[in-house]
Amino acid sequence: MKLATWNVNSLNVRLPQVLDWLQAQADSGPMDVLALQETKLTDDKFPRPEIEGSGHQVAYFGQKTYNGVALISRHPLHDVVHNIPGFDDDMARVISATVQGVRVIGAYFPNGQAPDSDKFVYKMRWLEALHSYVQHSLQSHPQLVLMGDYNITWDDRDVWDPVALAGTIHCTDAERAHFKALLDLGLVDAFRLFDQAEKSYSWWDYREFAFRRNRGLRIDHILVSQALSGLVQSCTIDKAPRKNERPSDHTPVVVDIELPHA
DNA sequence: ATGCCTCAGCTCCTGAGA
Repeated sequence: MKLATWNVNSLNVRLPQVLDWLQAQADSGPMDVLALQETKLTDDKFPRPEIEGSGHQVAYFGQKTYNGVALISRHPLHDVVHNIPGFDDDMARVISATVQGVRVIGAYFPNGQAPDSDKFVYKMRWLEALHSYVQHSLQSHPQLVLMGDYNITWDDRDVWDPVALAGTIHCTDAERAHFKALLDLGLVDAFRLFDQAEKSYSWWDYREFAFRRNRGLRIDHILVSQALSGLVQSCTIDKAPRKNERPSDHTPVVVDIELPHA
């Protein structure tokens, strides 16, 4: 089962790239589930016909201008849940569904802006709620994947200049403590199960030729539950879409999991 | 230096992203 996460920074702009990318995956085994973030579309504007026309099913949950998430799948999406139950939120950040027995949670974590901001306080509250939600979900779904734009770097390897960026947004101890709390639930960072090139990132600023100079962050992650961790065959960052014309500032992260029954 | 890009929107500037 191949799954991927991609913050597209406007699906309105990036839909052709998403469809092309899904098509291109077919060579190496088709994508089973793709989680999108920052679709920036209300549900009435979601390009459902185009996605269904490409042979996929889709669940989505969005809003105008900001946020918005979707799950694109080659298989039926069961028990779709929007956002975090019990956590009152006016932002569309999380979408969950069960695909072939695997609970898939696609999430757009809050940015947080700056460690001393109100948005950071919201980020902390949201992370607390997400932790409870994942903990609860694991009880009924031991096979679980939590993937998306975490807006958190796990350690210095995920940061192009860890000295200059120490303690800044995405790199604070407080954010990383929440990341660790997710790992403490038994979740595993699929990317670090394998040897990876140094300076592997999933996001580069649009400014100052950051991609060309590889000044990036690894903030898009795929965490898999303990029950799945031994079945992961590979986890890679696909930098190709970042080289497109009008690219998203994020690029996809892909995981391949060998399910015994699928 | 809070801008450098990019996107959306009550669009020719502003807010937000990360």
